[in-house]
Amino acid sequence: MARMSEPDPSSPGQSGPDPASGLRDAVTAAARNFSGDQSLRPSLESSPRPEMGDYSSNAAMVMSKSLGRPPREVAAELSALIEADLGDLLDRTEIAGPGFINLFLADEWYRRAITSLADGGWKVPPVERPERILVESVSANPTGPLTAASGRHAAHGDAITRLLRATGHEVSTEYYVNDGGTQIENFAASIAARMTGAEPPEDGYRGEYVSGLADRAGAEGIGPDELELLARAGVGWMVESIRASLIRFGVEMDGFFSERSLYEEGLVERGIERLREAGHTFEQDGALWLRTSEFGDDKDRVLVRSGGEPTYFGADVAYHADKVERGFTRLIDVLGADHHGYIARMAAAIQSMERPGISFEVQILQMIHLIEGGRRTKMSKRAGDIVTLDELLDDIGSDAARFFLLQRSSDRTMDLDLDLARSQSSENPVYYVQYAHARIQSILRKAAGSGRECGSDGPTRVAVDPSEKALIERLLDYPAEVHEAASRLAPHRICAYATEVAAAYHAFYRDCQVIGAEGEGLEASRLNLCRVTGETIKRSLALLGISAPDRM
RNA sequence: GCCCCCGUAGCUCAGCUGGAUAGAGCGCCGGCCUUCUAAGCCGGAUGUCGCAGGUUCGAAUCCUGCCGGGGGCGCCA
Repeated sequence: MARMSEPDPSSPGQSGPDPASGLRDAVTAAARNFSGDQSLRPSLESSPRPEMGDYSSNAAMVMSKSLGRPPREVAAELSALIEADLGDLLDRTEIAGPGFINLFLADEWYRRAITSLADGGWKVPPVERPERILVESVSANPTGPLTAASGRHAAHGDAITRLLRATGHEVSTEYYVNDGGTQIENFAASIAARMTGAEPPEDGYRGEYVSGLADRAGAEGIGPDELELLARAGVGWMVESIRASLIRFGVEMDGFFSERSLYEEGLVERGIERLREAGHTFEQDGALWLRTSEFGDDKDRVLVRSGGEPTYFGADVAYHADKVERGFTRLIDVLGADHHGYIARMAAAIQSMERPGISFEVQILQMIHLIEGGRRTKMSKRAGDIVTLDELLDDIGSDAARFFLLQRSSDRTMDLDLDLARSQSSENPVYYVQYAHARIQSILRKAAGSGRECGSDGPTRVAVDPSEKALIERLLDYPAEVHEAASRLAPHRICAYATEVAAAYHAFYRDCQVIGAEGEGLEASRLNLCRVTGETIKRSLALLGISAPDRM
């Protein structure tokens, strides 16, 4: 069951008491006063079943041990305090099970909740200490188009960025372009081979796009023997096309950071020199090593090869040092599962920079398997046997792709059945959520067309329907859900939340007539509820980079 | 050998900083459009939460050990 908003000093409603925080405050205050423990944070959640009331708290159970009293006995006294505090907003309380306090709220509480939501009660309060965060994601080699797997990285990196921004952080996003090293030489050689009608080298790139690059190189007058030029131009074209794919997917990177530029601007040298000065390096066998084992890595790592050339790791250390130089205090790298062995050494490298207050975390995204024709598609960029992000978007569209790629926990490998994604596109869960939004907009259009009041709602005497209660409870969860998803870097929670809101709305739609609802102020109140629901769905989807169509 | 992720309904997966009778989607069976969008709703069937111990008033959730699946352990990137 979703949690209600935590009390937050920065979110007092302008227009009277906010029912949600009022409820939580009442329970928390009662628990703290009764136990004398000011750090107590009792739970307050929507009850799993109607007979268990509207909200439930474990307050009595968490303090019974320290008080040395049976939980149900404590619960009885606690509920008296809560009842006194909430007055008419509370119908009654019940003690249930091992000592839960079940709260049965008055209709008035729900009516006020709608008003509060409409007045901005949905707003997500900013975190107490906003951070300057750099999210690095995708960073796929610029030797080929983005794959569907890269799509998971792009969607995830983008969604956590939106979540962190929504909770008040300052976030920049970057794509690290590995435009140096032997892979680029192979890439250039592959283009050159295609220009002369030859097969690419053994460890070269064989995708069709390489022939396209060869044609383009020819058209621009680059010769097959000008490998350096081919490398630069080829990478440039690939980055251009990668950026286009990302934008098509709704992902706009704040920057593309070139590995090569690290060398050209002397940053690699500088970064490594700094580590050397800090005394965390040593020379052995002609190579320069970083003592990452002093900071938790299982062995030391080479920064500069015996031939004098920095390793990939050396350059990446310099890149991360540069991130710190630019003032970011929290670095988040979104990496593939195959890079998990890399975490310890980079974490160690950052510690060896001796810059306190810098946090570094790696989000490992597990692999994604594309299933086609009942078997896994190969995902080798070199062989060119890949499903590209563009092809995925052609198949199922950006919204569905986003939802599919985000709805699973990131630390889980996922099977994405392309045949299924295509054939069931109209059964896709994202349409379920979007449809609720479209339905709402349809009602609001109709209401506006007949000049009905959608805004201010007069108090009504009509009983609040159970489906309205359930919907309101979900809507009140929004700020807490966003904070939870952001702090755990878990956008899949928002997928689940959006689905819950949509389900609650569909049930409300079934049970409650909106336009023409009889009873004083009832229609206006329900129109208000529709409006707030639509906005909540739209905001939730926006956090995932998914659109909320007005018509379907 | 060491490290990381996973094991929950027929399938794909939520839930896992401990709470009441473990959930969703898809699939399956049966119902609902003369009123606001049926891309919807309602009802039904299906579970040793991998196994075994432990901690706790209470374990899918925390600890330990196994079993099974996947990934990683370069002076590659």
